[in-house]
Amino acid sequence: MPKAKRKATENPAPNQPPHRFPSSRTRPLPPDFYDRDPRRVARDLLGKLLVRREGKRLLAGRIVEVEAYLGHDDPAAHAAAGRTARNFVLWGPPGRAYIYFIYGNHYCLNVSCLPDGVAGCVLVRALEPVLGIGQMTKARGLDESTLDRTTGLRLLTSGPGRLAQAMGITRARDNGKNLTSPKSDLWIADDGALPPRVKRTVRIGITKAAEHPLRYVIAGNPFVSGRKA
DNA sequence: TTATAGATTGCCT
DNA sequence: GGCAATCTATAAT
Repeated sequence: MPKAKRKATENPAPNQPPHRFPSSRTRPLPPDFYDRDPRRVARDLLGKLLVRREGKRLLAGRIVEVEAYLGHDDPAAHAAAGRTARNFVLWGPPGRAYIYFIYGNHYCLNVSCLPDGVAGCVLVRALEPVLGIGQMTKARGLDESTLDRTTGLRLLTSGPGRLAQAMGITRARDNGKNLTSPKSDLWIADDGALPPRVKRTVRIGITKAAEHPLRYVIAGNPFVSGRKA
């Protein structure tokens, strides 16, 4: 029984519900998914769901913007400085959360790539909120009445610091966490959504190696970070 | 021990 | 569009 085929260039509409409603049984992507070049992982993470279990509640957002960071030959990557107490997760097994604290205020979520012993990761830069918008609003310290429109919802998870705060992600809680384990309270899942149309650009907010086009976004998605979506 | 830059955000003009 | 906030990791003294 062949599945109906649809164009891969089609984008999910903003606020589209998950193809299969996420639940605590929505399976995490396996380690093999992350055991590849970060550029390939980055592209393939677009359209997947980042899921957080908060007690009985579930938070979820669709990944709409990511950046790849390579190893020692990428000056913009934290791995370029060599292994330290801060970045050791980058050299660990694939599919682990690397959380760092930046500018005195913000946590950022990365996922380690490539096999144990080889550095590389993908930075998750923006989500489209899917589940738990009320909880995300509270975590961000915002008022629901100001989030009626898409422009307001962007304040929840459009930007690496924002999405970490909305999903309750901190270094103490999540650094080194195995995102591929069914027991984890933080993971990434494929809910069966159609592969999105992907646009590649230069990375944002960095000064070193800024010319490399290693940022991947879902074309036209309004939840991509930045002043101009 | 001190200095400084940083994979950001939000408020100001 | 400009810039302060806020703190950690790492470099420089």
